[in-house]
Amino acid sequence: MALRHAVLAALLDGELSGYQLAKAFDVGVANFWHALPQQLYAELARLEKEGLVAGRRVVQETRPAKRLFHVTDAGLAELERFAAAASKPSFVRDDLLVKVQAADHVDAGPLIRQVEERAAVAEAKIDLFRRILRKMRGDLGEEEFLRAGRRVGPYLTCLRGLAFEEGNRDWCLRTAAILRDRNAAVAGAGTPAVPGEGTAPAYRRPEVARAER
Amino acid sequence: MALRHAVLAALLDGELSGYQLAKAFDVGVANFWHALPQQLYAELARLEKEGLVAGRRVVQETRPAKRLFHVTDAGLAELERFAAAASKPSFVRDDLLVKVQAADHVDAGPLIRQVEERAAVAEAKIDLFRRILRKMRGDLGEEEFLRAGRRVGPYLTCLRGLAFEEGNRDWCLRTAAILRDRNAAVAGAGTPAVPGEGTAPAYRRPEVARAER
DNA sequence: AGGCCCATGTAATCTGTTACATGATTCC
DNA sequence: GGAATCATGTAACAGATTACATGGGCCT
Repeated sequence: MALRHAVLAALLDGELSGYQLAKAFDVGVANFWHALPQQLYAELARLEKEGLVAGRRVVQETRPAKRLFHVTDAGLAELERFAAAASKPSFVRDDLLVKVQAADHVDAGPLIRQVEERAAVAEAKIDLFRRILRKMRGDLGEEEFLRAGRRVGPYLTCLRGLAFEEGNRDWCLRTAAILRDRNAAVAGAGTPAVPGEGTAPAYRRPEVARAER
Repeated sequence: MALRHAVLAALLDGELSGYQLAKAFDVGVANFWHALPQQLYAELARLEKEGLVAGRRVVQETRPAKRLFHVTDAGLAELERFAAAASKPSFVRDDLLVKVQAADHVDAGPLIRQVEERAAVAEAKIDLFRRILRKMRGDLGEEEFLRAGRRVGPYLTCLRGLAFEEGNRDWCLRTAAILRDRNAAVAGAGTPAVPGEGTAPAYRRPEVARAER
């Protein structure tokens, strides 16, 4: 039940509409939580019914009317309670890692392409996060901002996002290079250059290694 | 629907029982996918019904009987298909990041403790992953293993896990240090040493900053 | 005697995703 | 003229979590 708290946390920096929240929680930007627009509209409705957020209708000239939400005192208290309670451990769930786990038994070509694609996505996010960080700290240096700036929470989570994507990019590039090398080696030799090979168990077929590109 | 493929990928290295799978997919160990035991038993049942895995019953003397599963040809084909299809992007969902996002509006004490706790957990995982990597590569150096070893998939995903937890630990330690500093500064001064403060918007209460320890 | 490990599940609930729906405005 | 942006949802389905159930053996 952390989506509600993620929403509360996102609204701490000012009023936002469901639509604006949805943009902030999008995969491409979200550095502390991801959610789809439908979830956010639903969660906002629940939060409002429970009095943890309140919305005010804003009519616009050219655009459709929207509702801007802010955190109430009760909402802040709820966030406080959440922050003090134990966190559940975070876990890994990534398609791409599953594919790499199976790398030795699967066509290398498409996999390499996907790993490289992921590296590019990570690179884009790195750029984005760097820009966001620069904007948040303004004129101050990072050390100074983190020491004396007000509101460092979003900065800190963005730093985590940045480091994560850097790690992602580096790993993806290295992984792609390794898989390429191995693929080339197998394709180029009638006798595979693999020392110390053992017998595969009865239920296991030898690994495939086709794929060009 | 990637759990099924994660299971298939996990079974590539040999037969496993539901129970053994469950241990491999546990939060504390899983470096490429997490799932609960119940999910795995259910998924194994589905996979078996669809002919993607097959199990054989193994009776034990002292322990209850178990079923060891392996991937069938159809299962391998399905994994192949999955690996070639586009990956859905991975996203962030972490309680602790939500809390840090709200750090400026929330009691710092418990939060700092949780961030430090997470650093310790990360450190433990780092140790674990290092041991696993050493075991996988055996006598070979890393470069050599990655070039010529058979079965590098699990090694690569474990490398990602290692880097992720190192990033985690580093960020947690830095974050904890920063929050501590700021908390001490506020507690120690009647006048906060924050330059360039602005007026908070009408709907926003000034940030709290109690917490000792 | 109490607790943990092995070993396997069912059932109820909660959370998240996919598909669908609507409608005006601005940009290319 | 077509796509993207703004703006908000509903409904059906898939996936994940929580709670519960069972039972023998091993360790302290």
